[in-house]
Amino acid sequence: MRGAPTILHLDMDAFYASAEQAAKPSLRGKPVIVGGLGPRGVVATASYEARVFGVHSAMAMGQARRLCPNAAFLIPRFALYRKVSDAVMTLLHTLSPLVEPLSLDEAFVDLEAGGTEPTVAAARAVAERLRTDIRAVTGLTGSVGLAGSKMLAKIGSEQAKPDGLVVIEPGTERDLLGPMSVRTLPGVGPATAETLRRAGIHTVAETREAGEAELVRLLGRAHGASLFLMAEGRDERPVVAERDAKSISVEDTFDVDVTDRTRVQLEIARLADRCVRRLREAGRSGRTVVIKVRRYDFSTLTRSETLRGPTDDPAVVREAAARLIDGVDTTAGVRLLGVGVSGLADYTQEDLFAQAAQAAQAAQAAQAAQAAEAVQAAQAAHGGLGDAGRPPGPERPEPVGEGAGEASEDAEKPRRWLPGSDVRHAEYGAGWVQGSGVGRVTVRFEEPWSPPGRVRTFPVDDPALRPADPLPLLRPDADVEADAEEAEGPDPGRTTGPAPGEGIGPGPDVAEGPDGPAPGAGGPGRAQPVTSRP
DNA sequence: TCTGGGGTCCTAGGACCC
DNA sequence: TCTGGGGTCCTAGGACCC
Repeated sequence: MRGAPTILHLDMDAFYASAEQAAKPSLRGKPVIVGGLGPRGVVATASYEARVFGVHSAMAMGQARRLCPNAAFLIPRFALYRKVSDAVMTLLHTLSPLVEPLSLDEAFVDLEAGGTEPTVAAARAVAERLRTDIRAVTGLTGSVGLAGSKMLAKIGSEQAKPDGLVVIEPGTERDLLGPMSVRTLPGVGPATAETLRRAGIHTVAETREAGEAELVRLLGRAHGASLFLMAEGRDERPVVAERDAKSISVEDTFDVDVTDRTRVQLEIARLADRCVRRLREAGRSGRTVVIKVRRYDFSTLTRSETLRGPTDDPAVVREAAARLIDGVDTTAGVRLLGVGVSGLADYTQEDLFAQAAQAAQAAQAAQAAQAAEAVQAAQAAHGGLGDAGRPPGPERPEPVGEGAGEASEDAEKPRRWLPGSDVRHAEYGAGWVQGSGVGRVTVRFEEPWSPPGRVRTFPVDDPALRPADPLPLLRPDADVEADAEEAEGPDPGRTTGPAPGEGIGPGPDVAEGPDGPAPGAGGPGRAQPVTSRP
């Protein structure tokens, strides 16, 4: 515990939903729900307008639709959120070298390590300026808690929501915590809360009155001891700058339970490949391969195998995963499969390492150009990532891309126009998919800095319509605007007017197409596979 | 329309070694 | 001879967090 509130916790307000509202002017002030849109999707984030209806994170999407049928339902656009997050984290790093990100939208900052004077006034001034800067740089709001410990800083930011700042002054912690629910304390979830409830413990005050010995008896050594400390307001956990990941995993929930054994094996192989791709992108390798199986009844099991040494070879991981799934009975049907790798080692691939060293030497050598060419030729001969180390054999079935697909890829594959995804039309410019179905796709043409735009409907295979990358939330500065315009090219057909009165909400406009109601945002939604492939 | 996806940490039992 | 303990690794499951 510190004598001054120099630990800062930042939590962006309804982050994904707010980013979507910033990007889509027609959705501002309206209920927006971001999450999986398939039959088994859940809510990732609901805007404050949607929370009024009782919608919250982790709720089944079906229930959210029942509670708030007129909301805009959008798939997450992580590329955008990551960009915004990077900008926010950059701001935090100007305050202190000690920044601990917890997720894309949350972080602790140790202000004292950044040289902020350890007083309430100084900390408060830093936090207020941070909130202003975040708004200026991202267009979004964040809430901040300041306290002498991580736990209380986080409780503070929760109390500050939305768009606020709360300082918990050292010395006031115990009184503040006493009457609060035990669920407020970090590490107390539904199971722990139930255990405590059966022991007659509901509040933080009752938790500390129970005493450490009793908590350890109820919850076990580590959990009981740490809970007792937290209940007393004692939390000495330091802010630690980002650590290396300890595991990497991927998983898919299927729209319909999978019973076919061959399909199960195929999906496991695909997941293994995806997992290795992520592993390699992170420049790591791993020694323990884990598979995860969630059955039709939601019971979940894992099987793992530890290899003799770390690997990033897709064939090795695929084969280990295949052996593991061999031992699992899936005849009754599985709803989810996953593959992960843990026991991660820092491990740059040998050949890449060697190539880098070669290239560096070559640059110094007299015949630099010639040598570099040779290295490049060698690289080309080695081929792409996914194929390294794979034994010769039949072509691997090409894993289908995830999500809405990147703009750069696949002109051939049938496009899936998922609600919320970015598009560009040759004539009408930038927009986003509002809904699709019965061979048509409905697009709203607007930009983050434009007034609410209007809706148009196209055939799903209209060649003038292409997937696009997310636009920044704020209009680029004047000095870069020239470049942006040049890159965009002329934009002849785009209407600049707001089309007053025209479709503020997504609901009514979706029915505009000649084919009648086009399901999608606000509608019942048609089978749009999100996590599984037919 | 019941319940996503990516993580972290802890516990507990058995194997194995000293 | 008394069963001896302790440490580490591996596996499986579970709670929790965002």
